[in-house]
Amino acid sequence: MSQVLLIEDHQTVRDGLQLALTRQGHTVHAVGTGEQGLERLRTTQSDVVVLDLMLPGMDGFEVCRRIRQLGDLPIIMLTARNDDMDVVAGLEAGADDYVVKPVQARVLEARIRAVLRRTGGDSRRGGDRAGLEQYGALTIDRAALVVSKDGTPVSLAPTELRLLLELSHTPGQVLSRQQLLEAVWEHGYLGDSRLVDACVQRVRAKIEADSSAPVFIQTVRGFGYRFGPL
Amino acid sequence: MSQVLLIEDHQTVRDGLQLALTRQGHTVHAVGTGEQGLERLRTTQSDVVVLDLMLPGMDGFEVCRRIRQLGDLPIIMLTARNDDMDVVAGLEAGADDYVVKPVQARVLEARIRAVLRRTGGDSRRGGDRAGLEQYGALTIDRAALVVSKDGTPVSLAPTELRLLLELSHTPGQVLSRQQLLEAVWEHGYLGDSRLVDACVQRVRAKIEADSSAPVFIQTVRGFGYRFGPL
DNA sequence: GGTGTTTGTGACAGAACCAAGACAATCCGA
DNA sequence: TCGGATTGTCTTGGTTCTGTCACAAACACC
Repeated sequence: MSQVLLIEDHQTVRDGLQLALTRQGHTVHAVGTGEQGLERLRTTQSDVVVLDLMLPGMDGFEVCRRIRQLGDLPIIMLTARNDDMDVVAGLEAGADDYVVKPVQARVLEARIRAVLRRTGGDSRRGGDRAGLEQYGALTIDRAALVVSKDGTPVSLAPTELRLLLELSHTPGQVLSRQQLLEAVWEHGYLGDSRLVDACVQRVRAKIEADSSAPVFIQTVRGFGYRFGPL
Repeated sequence: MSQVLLIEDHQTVRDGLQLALTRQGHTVHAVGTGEQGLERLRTTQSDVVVLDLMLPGMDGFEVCRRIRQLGDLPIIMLTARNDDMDVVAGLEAGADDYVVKPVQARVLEARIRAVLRRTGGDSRRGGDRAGLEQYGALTIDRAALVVSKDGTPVSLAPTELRLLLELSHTPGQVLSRQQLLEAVWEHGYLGDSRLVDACVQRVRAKIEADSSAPVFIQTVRGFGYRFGPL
Protein backbone atom coordinates (compact mmCIF):
# COMPACT_ATOMS: atom_id res chain seq x y z
CA MET A 1 0.00 0.00 0.00
CA SER A 2 2.35 2.62 1.21
CA GLN A 3 5.69 3.26 2.84
CA VAL A 4 5.37 4.08 6.52
CA LEU A 5 8.19 5.43 8.64
CA LEU A 6 7.57 4.52 12.28
CA ILE A 7 9.55 6.43 14.91
CA GLU A 8 8.93 4.94 18.35
CA ASP A 9 11.45 4.23 21.07
CA HIS A 10 9.50 1.63 23.01
CA GLN A 11 10.45 -1.64 21.39
CA THR A 12 7.35 -3.63 22.28
CA VAL A 13 5.03 -0.98 20.89
CA ARG A 14 7.23 -0.54 17.86
CA ASP A 15 7.30 -4.21 17.00
CA GLY A 16 3.58 -4.57 17.54
CA LEU A 17 2.67 -1.68 15.30
CA GLN A 18 5.16 -2.71 12.67
CA LEU A 19 3.72 -6.19 12.55
CA ALA A 20 0.14 -4.97 12.40
CA LEU A 21 0.77 -2.37 9.72
CA THR A 22 2.83 -4.80 7.68
CA ARG A 23 -0.09 -7.21 7.78
CA GLN A 24 -2.32 -4.52 6.39
CA GLY A 25 -0.04 -4.37 3.40
CA HIS A 26 2.14 -1.40 4.25
CA THR A 27 5.89 -1.39 4.06
CA VAL A 28 7.10 -0.26 7.47
CA HIS A 29 10.51 1.14 8.31
CA ALA A 30 10.78 1.26 12.08
CA VAL A 31 13.40 3.19 14.01
CA GLY A 32 13.90 4.08 17.66
CA THR A 33 15.09 7.69 17.67
CA GLY A 34 14.35 10.94 15.92
CA GLU A 35 17.86 11.13 14.55
CA GLN A 36 17.53 7.73 12.95
CA GLY A 37 14.17 8.72 11.55
CA LEU A 38 15.52 11.86 9.90
CA GLU A 39 18.44 9.90 8.53
CA ARG A 40 16.05 7.34 7.15
CA LEU A 41 14.01 9.99 5.41
CA ARG A 42 17.12 11.06 3.59
CA THR A 43 17.75 7.59 2.25
CA THR A 44 14.35 6.00 1.95
CA GLN A 45 11.19 7.14 0.33
CA SER A 46 8.22 7.33 2.69
CA ASP A 47 4.57 8.27 2.25
CA VAL A 48 3.73 8.99 5.88
CA VAL A 49 5.49 9.26 9.23
CA VAL A 50 4.09 7.87 12.49
CA LEU A 51 5.94 9.72 15.22
CA ASP A 52 6.01 9.08 18.93
CA LEU A 53 6.29 12.25 20.99
CA MET A 54 8.34 10.88 23.85
CA LEU A 55 11.71 10.03 22.38
CA PRO A 56 15.20 9.82 23.80
CA GLY A 57 17.36 12.63 22.50
CA MET A 58 15.56 14.88 20.07
CA ASP A 59 11.93 15.06 21.08
CA GLY A 60 8.94 14.51 18.86
CA PHE A 61 8.05 18.15 18.37
CA GLU A 62 11.56 18.91 17.17
CA VAL A 63 11.55 15.93 14.83
CA CYS A 64 8.20 17.10 13.49
CA ARG A 65 9.56 20.53 12.73
CA ARG A 66 12.64 19.10 11.04
CA ILE A 67 10.52 16.89 8.82
CA ARG A 68 8.42 19.91 7.88
CA GLN A 69 11.60 21.63 6.77
CA LEU A 70 12.31 18.82 4.36
CA GLY A 71 8.95 18.71 2.68
CA ASP A 72 5.29 18.18 3.22
CA LEU A 73 5.31 14.58 4.26
CA PRO A 74 2.19 13.80 6.34
CA ILE A 75 2.88 13.16 10.03
CA ILE A 76 0.75 11.31 12.55
CA MET A 77 1.74 11.96 16.14
CA LEU A 78 1.47 9.22 18.68
CA THR A 79 1.59 9.77 22.41
CA ALA A 80 0.65 8.41 25.77
CA ARG A 81 -0.36 11.81 27.05
CA ASN A 82 -3.91 12.92 26.45
CA ASP A 83 -3.39 16.51 27.30
CA ASP A 84 -5.27 19.05 25.26
CA MET A 85 -2.30 21.37 25.27
CA ASP A 86 -0.17 18.66 23.75
CA VAL A 87 -2.73 18.06 21.05
CA VAL A 88 -2.77 21.70 20.12
CA ALA A 89 1.01 22.02 20.28
CA GLY A 90 1.45 18.89 18.21
CA LEU A 91 -0.90 19.98 15.49
CA GLU A 92 0.68 23.41 15.43
CA ALA A 93 4.12 21.90 15.09
CA GLY A 94 2.90 20.59 11.78
CA ALA A 95 1.36 17.22 12.54
CA ASP A 96 -1.56 16.09 10.43
CA ASP A 97 -3.15 13.98 13.11
CA TYR A 98 -2.66 13.23 16.76
CA VAL A 99 -3.45 9.82 18.23
CA VAL A 100 -3.41 8.88 21.90
CA LYS A 101 -1.92 5.59 23.04
CA PRO A 102 -2.84 2.88 23.62
CA VAL A 103 -3.99 2.69 20.06
CA GLN A 104 -5.58 -0.18 18.24
CA ALA A 105 -3.60 -1.02 15.15
CA ARG A 106 -6.67 -0.83 12.98
CA VAL A 107 -7.47 2.63 14.25
CA LEU A 108 -3.98 3.78 13.41
CA GLU A 109 -4.30 2.13 10.04
CA ALA A 110 -7.61 3.90 9.38
CA ARG A 111 -5.99 7.23 10.28
CA ILE A 112 -3.05 6.53 8.03
CA ARG A 113 -5.44 5.81 5.21
CA ALA A 114 -7.43 8.97 5.91
CA VAL A 115 -4.27 11.07 5.79
CA LEU A 116 -3.03 9.36 2.65
CA ARG A 117 -6.37 9.80 0.94
CA ARG A 118 -6.13 13.48 1.66
CA THR A 119 -2.54 13.91 0.58
CA GLY A 120 -2.80 11.90 -2.55
CA GLY A 121 -1.06 9.10 -0.72
CA ASP A 122 1.02 6.48 -2.38
CA SER A 123 0.40 7.91 -5.79
CA ARG A 124 3.66 9.74 -5.39
CA ARG A 125 5.57 6.73 -6.43
CA GLY A 126 4.97 5.66 -9.98
CA GLY A 127 2.20 8.12 -10.51
CA ASP A 128 3.84 11.38 -11.35
CA ARG A 129 7.17 10.11 -12.51
CA ALA A 130 7.46 8.25 -15.73
CA GLY A 131 10.65 6.43 -16.49
CA LEU A 132 10.60 4.53 -13.25
CA GLU A 133 11.36 0.89 -13.95
CA GLN A 134 10.50 -1.97 -11.69
CA TYR A 135 12.29 -5.33 -11.82
CA GLY A 136 11.08 -7.39 -8.93
CA ALA A 137 12.59 -5.92 -5.79
CA LEU A 138 14.74 -3.58 -7.86
CA THR A 139 13.61 -0.13 -8.95
CA ILE A 140 15.57 1.96 -11.41
CA ASP A 141 14.92 5.66 -11.83
CA ARG A 142 16.88 6.75 -14.87
CA ALA A 143 16.09 10.44 -14.43
CA ALA A 144 17.09 10.69 -10.79
CA LEU A 145 19.81 8.07 -11.23
CA VAL A 146 18.58 6.21 -8.21
CA VAL A 147 18.49 2.46 -7.84
CA SER A 148 16.41 1.07 -5.00
CA LYS A 149 16.18 -2.38 -3.57
CA ASP A 150 13.03 -3.08 -1.55
CA GLY A 151 12.36 0.64 -1.55
CA THR A 152 15.73 1.54 -0.06
CA PRO A 153 18.13 3.37 -2.33
CA VAL A 154 21.37 1.56 -3.08
CA SER A 155 24.58 3.53 -3.15
CA LEU A 156 26.33 2.71 -6.41
CA ALA A 157 29.60 4.20 -7.63
CA PRO A 158 29.46 6.01 -10.99
CA THR A 159 30.90 3.18 -13.06
CA GLU A 160 28.81 0.62 -11.25
CA LEU A 161 25.71 2.65 -11.96
CA ARG A 162 26.55 3.08 -15.63
CA LEU A 163 27.12 -0.64 -15.93
CA LEU A 164 23.81 -1.48 -14.33
CA LEU A 165 21.97 1.05 -16.47
CA GLU A 166 23.55 -0.39 -19.59
CA LEU A 167 22.72 -3.97 -18.67
CA SER A 168 19.17 -3.19 -17.60
CA HIS A 169 18.60 -1.24 -20.77
CA THR A 170 18.18 -4.51 -22.62
CA PRO A 171 16.77 -6.98 -20.10
CA GLY A 172 17.22 -10.61 -20.99
CA GLN A 173 19.83 -9.89 -23.60
CA VAL A 174 23.40 -11.10 -23.22
CA LEU A 175 26.06 -8.44 -23.55
CA SER A 176 29.68 -9.39 -24.10
CA ARG A 177 32.47 -7.93 -22.05
CA GLN A 178 33.65 -6.08 -25.12
CA GLN A 179 30.23 -4.52 -25.68
CA LEU A 180 30.05 -3.45 -22.06
CA LEU A 181 33.54 -1.98 -22.14
CA GLU A 182 32.63 0.12 -25.14
CA ALA A 183 29.31 1.24 -23.73
CA VAL A 184 30.31 1.92 -20.16
CA TRP A 185 33.97 2.83 -20.39
CA GLU A 186 33.35 4.99 -23.44
CA HIS A 187 36.82 6.19 -24.41
CA GLY A 188 38.56 3.44 -26.30
CA TYR A 189 39.52 1.41 -23.35
CA LEU A 190 42.34 -1.01 -23.98
CA GLY A 191 43.01 -2.90 -20.79
CA ASP A 192 41.91 -6.21 -19.52
CA SER A 193 38.28 -7.12 -20.03
CA ARG A 194 38.40 -8.76 -16.63
CA LEU A 195 37.69 -5.26 -15.45
CA VAL A 196 34.07 -5.93 -16.30
CA ASP A 197 34.03 -8.94 -14.02
CA ALA A 198 35.29 -6.92 -11.12
CA CYS A 199 32.70 -4.22 -11.68
CA VAL A 200 29.88 -6.73 -12.05
CA GLN A 201 31.00 -8.27 -8.82
CA ARG A 202 30.80 -4.92 -7.06
CA VAL A 203 27.33 -4.24 -8.34
CA ARG A 204 26.16 -7.69 -7.32
CA ALA A 205 27.45 -7.19 -3.81
CA LYS A 206 25.15 -4.21 -3.55
CA ILE A 207 21.96 -5.30 -5.25
CA GLU A 208 21.83 -9.07 -4.95
CA ALA A 209 20.49 -10.76 -1.84
CA ASP A 210 22.84 -13.70 -2.34
CA SER A 211 25.68 -12.93 -4.67
CA SER A 212 26.49 -16.59 -5.11
CA ALA A 213 23.07 -17.02 -6.70
CA PRO A 214 22.62 -13.75 -8.58
CA VAL A 215 19.15 -12.84 -9.73
CA PHE A 216 19.61 -9.54 -11.51
CA ILE A 217 22.98 -9.89 -13.21
CA GLN A 218 23.52 -13.40 -14.49
CA THR A 219 26.74 -14.83 -15.83
CA VAL A 220 26.56 -16.44 -19.23
CA ARG A 221 29.71 -18.44 -19.25
CA GLY A 222 31.87 -17.86 -22.27
CA PHE A 223 29.77 -14.94 -23.52
CA GLY A 224 29.18 -12.24 -20.98
CA TYR A 225 26.41 -11.02 -18.70
CA ARG A 226 22.65 -10.68 -18.85
CA PHE A 227 20.28 -8.56 -16.82
CA GLY A 228 17.03 -10.11 -15.88
CA PRO A 229 15.00 -11.36 -12.98
CA LEU A 230 13.28 -14.08 -15.01
CA MET B 1 -9.96 32.43 8.64
CA SER B 2 -12.30 29.96 7.09
CA GLN B 3 -15.90 28.95 6.59
CA VAL B 4 -16.95 26.17 8.94
CA LEU B 5 -20.19 24.23 8.65
CA LEU B 6 -21.11 22.84 12.05
CA ILE B 7 -23.70 20.05 12.14
CA GLU B 8 -24.65 19.24 15.74
CA ASP B 9 -28.08 18.61 17.19
CA HIS B 10 -27.37 19.38 20.81
CA GLN B 11 -28.03 23.09 21.11
CA THR B 12 -25.75 23.83 24.07
CA VAL B 13 -22.77 22.15 22.45
CA ARG B 14 -23.59 23.78 19.13
CA ASP B 15 -23.75 27.27 20.55
CA GLY B 16 -20.61 26.76 22.59
CA LEU B 17 -18.54 25.57 19.66
CA GLN B 18 -19.94 28.21 17.36
CA LEU B 19 -19.01 30.93 19.79
CA ALA B 20 -15.54 29.57 20.37
CA LEU B 21 -14.75 29.05 16.69
CA THR B 22 -16.14 32.44 15.81
CA ARG B 23 -13.85 33.97 18.37
CA GLN B 24 -10.90 32.28 16.68
CA GLY B 25 -11.85 34.13 13.55
CA HIS B 26 -13.78 31.50 11.64
CA THR B 27 -17.14 32.08 10.05
CA VAL B 28 -19.43 29.38 11.43
CA HIS B 29 -22.69 28.19 9.96
CA ALA B 30 -24.39 26.00 12.56
CA VAL B 31 -27.28 23.67 11.85
CA GLY B 32 -29.06 20.95 13.84
CA THR B 33 -29.69 18.14 11.38
CA GLY B 34 -27.97 16.36 8.50
CA GLU B 35 -30.65 17.46 6.08
CA GLN B 36 -30.11 21.10 6.97
CA GLY B 37 -26.37 20.63 6.67
CA LEU B 38 -26.58 19.18 3.17
CA GLU B 39 -28.98 21.93 2.16
CA ARG B 40 -26.59 24.49 3.51
CA LEU B 41 -23.70 23.04 1.51
CA ARG B 42 -25.72 23.59 -1.61
CA THR B 43 -26.21 27.27 -0.92
CA THR B 44 -23.15 28.34 1.02
CA GLN B 45 -19.48 27.86 0.42
CA SER B 46 -17.66 26.03 3.20
CA ASP B 47 -14.06 25.03 3.76
CA VAL B 48 -14.62 22.32 6.32
CA VAL B 49 -17.49 20.40 7.95
CA VAL B 50 -17.63 19.54 11.64
CA LEU B 51 -20.12 16.73 11.89
CA ASP B 52 -21.71 15.14 14.94
CA LEU B 53 -22.36 11.44 14.53
CA MET B 54 -25.52 11.20 16.64
CA LEU B 55 -28.13 13.14 14.75
CA PRO B 56 -31.88 12.96 14.61
CA GLY B 57 -33.06 11.71 11.25
CA MET B 58 -30.23 11.00 8.88
CA ASP B 59 -27.25 9.81 10.91
CA GLY B 60 -23.71 11.12 10.72
CA PHE B 61 -22.27 8.31 8.63
CA GLU B 62 -24.93 8.83 6.01
CA VAL B 63 -24.35 12.57 5.99
CA CYS B 64 -20.65 11.95 5.61
CA ARG B 65 -21.18 9.73 2.59
CA ARG B 66 -23.51 12.27 0.98
CA ILE B 67 -20.98 15.04 1.47
CA ARG B 68 -18.32 12.87 -0.10
CA GLN B 69 -20.53 12.44 -3.12
CA LEU B 70 -20.82 16.18 -3.48
CA GLY B 71 -17.13 16.84 -3.55
CA ASP B 72 -13.87 16.86 -1.70
CA LEU B 73 -14.78 18.91 1.34
CA PRO B 74 -12.82 17.93 4.46
CA ILE B 75 -14.92 16.46 7.27
CA ILE B 76 -14.15 16.30 10.98
CA MET B 77 -16.35 13.86 12.86
CA LEU B 78 -17.43 14.64 16.37
CA THR B 79 -18.88 12.08 18.72
CA ALA B 80 -19.46 11.18 22.32
CA ARG B 81 -18.59 7.56 21.70
CA ASN B 82 -14.99 6.54 22.00
CA ASP B 83 -15.32 3.18 20.38
CA ASP B 84 -12.51 2.04 18.13
CA MET B 85 -14.98 0.50 15.74
CA ASP B 86 -16.66 3.85 15.35
CA VAL B 87 -13.38 5.56 14.67
CA VAL B 88 -12.52 3.09 11.95
CA ALA B 89 -16.02 3.23 10.47
CA GLY B 90 -16.03 7.01 10.55
CA LEU B 91 -12.68 7.35 8.82
CA GLU B 92 -13.68 4.76 6.25
CA ALA B 93 -16.90 6.62 5.55
CA GLY B 94 -14.66 9.40 4.33
CA ALA B 95 -13.97 11.55 7.37
CA ASP B 96 -10.64 13.30 7.58
CA ASP B 97 -10.49 13.31 11.33
CA TYR B 98 -12.43 11.92 14.25
CA VAL B 99 -12.67 13.77 17.56
CA VAL B 100 -14.22 12.48 20.77
CA LYS B 101 -16.44 14.72 22.91
CA PRO B 102 -16.15 16.47 25.19
CA VAL B 103 -13.72 18.50 23.16
CA GLN B 104 -11.91 21.67 24.03
CA ALA B 105 -12.66 24.35 21.50
CA ARG B 106 -9.00 25.04 20.93
CA VAL B 107 -8.32 21.40 20.22
CA LEU B 108 -11.07 21.37 17.65
CA GLU B 109 -9.69 24.56 16.23
CA ALA B 110 -6.20 23.09 15.97
CA ARG B 111 -7.61 20.08 14.16
CA ILE B 112 -9.54 22.29 11.79
CA ARG B 113 -6.38 24.16 11.02
CA ALA B 114 -4.42 20.94 10.50
CA VAL B 115 -7.01 19.67 8.05
CA LEU B 116 -7.14 22.99 6.23
CA ARG B 117 -3.39 23.17 5.97
CA ARG B 118 -3.41 19.78 4.33
CA THR B 119 -6.24 20.47 1.94
CA GLY B 120 -4.94 23.81 0.87
CA GLY B 121 -7.69 25.22 3.03
CA ASP B 122 -9.05 28.63 3.31
CA SER B 123 -11.09 29.42 0.30
CA ARG B 124 -10.81 33.04 1.22
CA ARG B 125 -7.16 33.42 1.77
CA GLY B 126 -5.37 34.69 -1.14
CA GLY B 127 -5.01 33.64 -4.65
CA ASP B 128 -2.48 30.90 -4.76
CA ARG B 129 -0.29 32.59 -7.26
CA ALA B 130 0.86 30.29 -9.96
CA GLY B 131 4.60 29.89 -10.16
CA LEU B 132 5.02 29.83 -6.42
CA GLU B 133 6.64 26.56 -5.47
CA GLN B 134 7.18 25.14 -2.03
CA TYR B 135 9.95 22.67 -1.30
CA GLY B 136 10.01 22.11 2.42
CA ALA B 137 11.52 25.20 3.97
CA LEU B 138 12.32 26.65 0.55
CA THR B 139 9.90 28.75 -1.48
CA ILE B 140 10.57 29.68 -5.08
CA ASP B 141 8.58 32.38 -6.79
CA ARG B 142 9.46 32.16 -10.46
CA ALA B 143 7.40 35.16 -11.38
CA ALA B 144 8.93 37.48 -8.82
CA LEU B 145 12.31 35.74 -8.96
CA VAL B 146 12.37 35.50 -5.21
CA VAL B 147 13.68 32.58 -3.21
CA SER B 148 12.79 32.34 0.47
CA LYS B 149 14.02 30.07 3.19
CA ASP B 150 11.76 29.72 6.21
CA GLY B 151 9.83 32.68 4.87
CA THR B 152 12.87 34.95 4.76
CA PRO B 153 14.01 36.03 1.32
CA VAL B 154 17.46 34.82 0.34
CA SER B 155 19.77 37.13 -1.54
CA LEU B 156 21.09 35.23 -4.55
CA ALA B 157 23.40 36.61 -7.20
CA PRO B 158 22.08 36.46 -10.79
CA THR B 159 24.04 33.38 -11.82
CA GLU B 160 23.26 31.64 -8.56
CA LEU B 161 19.58 32.32 -9.06
CA ARG B 162 19.59 31.05 -12.64
CA LEU B 163 21.34 27.90 -11.49
CA LEU B 164 18.83 27.26 -8.74
CA LEU B 165 15.90 27.91 -11.05
CA GLU B 166 17.31 25.54 -13.62
CA LEU B 167 17.91 22.79 -11.08
CA SER B 168 14.55 23.17 -9.38
CA HIS B 169 12.79 23.21 -12.72
CA THR B 170 13.14 19.44 -12.81
CA PRO B 171 13.10 18.29 -9.18
CA GLY B 172 14.56 14.88 -8.60
CA GLN B 173 16.28 14.77 -11.94
CA VAL B 174 20.04 14.70 -12.26
CA LEU B 175 21.56 17.36 -14.48
CA SER B 176 25.14 17.06 -15.68
CA ARG B 177 27.62 19.89 -15.39
CA GLN B 178 27.55 20.21 -19.15
CA GLN B 179 23.77 20.53 -19.19
CA LEU B 180 23.91 23.15 -16.49
CA LEU B 181 26.64 25.08 -18.25
CA GLU B 182 24.59 25.22 -21.41
CA ALA B 183 21.38 26.14 -19.64
CA VAL B 184 22.70 28.67 -17.17
CA TRP B 185 25.77 30.13 -18.84
CA GLU B 186 24.04 30.27 -22.21
CA HIS B 187 26.77 31.76 -24.43
CA GLY B 188 28.90 28.91 -25.67
CA TYR B 189 30.96 28.55 -22.59
CA LEU B 190 34.19 26.71 -22.98
CA GLY B 191 36.01 26.82 -19.69
CA ASP B 192 36.28 24.47 -16.82
CA SER B 193 33.07 22.78 -15.78
CA ARG B 194 34.36 23.09 -12.23
CA LEU B 195 32.73 26.46 -12.45
CA VAL B 196 29.44 24.72 -11.78
CA ASP B 197 30.84 23.29 -8.57
CA ALA B 198 31.83 26.70 -7.34
CA CYS B 199 28.43 28.16 -8.12
CA VAL B 200 26.59 25.25 -6.51
CA GLN B 201 28.70 25.72 -3.45
CA ARG B 202 27.75 29.39 -3.27
CA VAL B 203 24.08 28.63 -3.57
CA ARG B 204 24.35 25.96 -0.93
CA ALA B 205 26.00 28.36 1.48
CA LYS B 206 22.89 30.49 1.20
CA ILE B 207 20.03 28.01 1.20
CA GLU B 208 21.26 24.96 3.05
CA ALA B 209 21.17 24.72 6.82
CA ASP B 210 24.22 22.45 6.85
CA SER B 211 26.15 22.56 3.62
CA SER B 212 28.02 19.39 4.52
CA ALA B 213 24.70 17.55 4.42
CA PRO B 214 22.85 19.36 1.65
CA VAL B 215 19.13 18.83 1.36
CA PHE B 216 18.14 20.88 -1.65
CA ILE B 217 21.06 20.49 -4.03
CA GLN B 218 22.51 17.02 -3.89
CA THR B 219 25.74 15.89 -5.47
CA VAL B 220 25.52 12.80 -7.63
CA ARG B 221 29.10 11.78 -7.84
CA GLY B 222 30.33 11.23 -11.36
CA PHE B 223 27.17 12.62 -12.94
CA GLY B 224 26.15 16.04 -11.71
CA TYR B 225 23.66 17.61 -9.38
CA ARG B 226 20.04 17.05 -8.45
CA PHE B 227 17.51 19.32 -6.81
CA GLY B 228 15.15 17.81 -4.33
CA PRO B 229 14.28 17.57 -0.69
CA LEU B 230 13.27 13.95 -0.08
C1' DG C 1 38.76 -37.57 -10.92
C1' DG C 2 42.17 -34.61 -13.54
C1' DT C 3 43.12 -30.59 -16.05
C1' DG C 4 42.73 -26.31 -18.19
C1' DT C 5 39.72 -22.45 -18.63
C1' DT C 6 36.65 -19.18 -16.91
C1' DT C 7 34.78 -16.54 -13.26
C1' DG C 8 34.35 -14.85 -8.26
C1' DT C 9 36.57 -12.54 -4.37
C1' DG C 10 39.31 -9.57 -1.60
C1' DA C 11 43.12 -6.30 -1.19
C1' DC C 12 45.48 -2.24 -2.53
C1' DA C 13 47.60 1.88 -4.43
C1' DG C 14 47.09 5.34 -7.73
C1' DA C 15 43.55 8.09 -9.93
C1' DA C 16 39.50 10.65 -10.02
C1' DC C 17 36.30 13.40 -7.88
C1' DC C 18 34.40 17.00 -5.11
C1' DA C 19 34.23 20.59 -1.15
C1' DA C 20 36.10 24.57 0.42
C1' DG C 21 38.58 28.51 0.39
C1' DA C 22 41.61 32.14 -1.75
C1' DC C 23 42.20 35.36 -5.25
C1' DA C 24 42.06 38.32 -9.25
C1' DA C 25 39.32 40.09 -13.06
C1' DT C 26 35.10 42.05 -14.10
C1' DC C 27 30.80 44.27 -13.53
C1' DC C 28 27.82 47.68 -11.65
C1' DG C 29 25.81 51.21 -8.89
C1' DA C 30 26.69 55.35 -6.23
C1' DT D 1 36.08 57.16 -10.32
C1' DC D 2 35.60 54.34 -6.35
C1' DG D 3 34.11 50.42 -3.69
C1' DG D 4 31.58 46.48 -3.24
C1' DA D 5 29.47 42.53 -5.30
C1' DT D 6 29.93 38.98 -8.58
C1' DT D 7 32.23 35.47 -11.06
C1' DG D 8 35.72 32.55 -13.19
C1' DT D 9 40.03 30.22 -11.93
C1' DC D 10 43.22 27.86 -9.10
C1' DT D 11 44.96 25.24 -5.11
C1' DT D 12 44.57 22.15 -1.49
C1' DG D 13 43.00 18.37 1.04
C1' DG D 14 40.15 14.54 2.05
C1' DT D 15 37.28 10.99 0.38
C1' DT D 16 35.79 7.69 -2.80
C1' DC D 17 36.45 5.12 -6.85
C1' DT D 18 38.66 1.95 -9.92
C1' DG D 19 41.90 -0.81 -12.47
C1' DT D 20 44.85 -4.50 -11.42
C1' DC D 21 46.64 -8.47 -9.33
C1' DA D 22 46.81 -12.81 -6.86
C1' DC D 23 44.39 -16.46 -5.47
C1' DA D 24 40.17 -19.30 -4.76
C1' DA D 25 36.19 -21.35 -6.63
C1' DA D 26 33.29 -23.03 -10.30
C1' DC D 27 32.89 -25.12 -14.50
C1' DA D 28 33.62 -27.87 -18.91
C1' DC D 29 35.72 -31.33 -21.07
C1' DC D 30 38.19 -35.27 -21.29
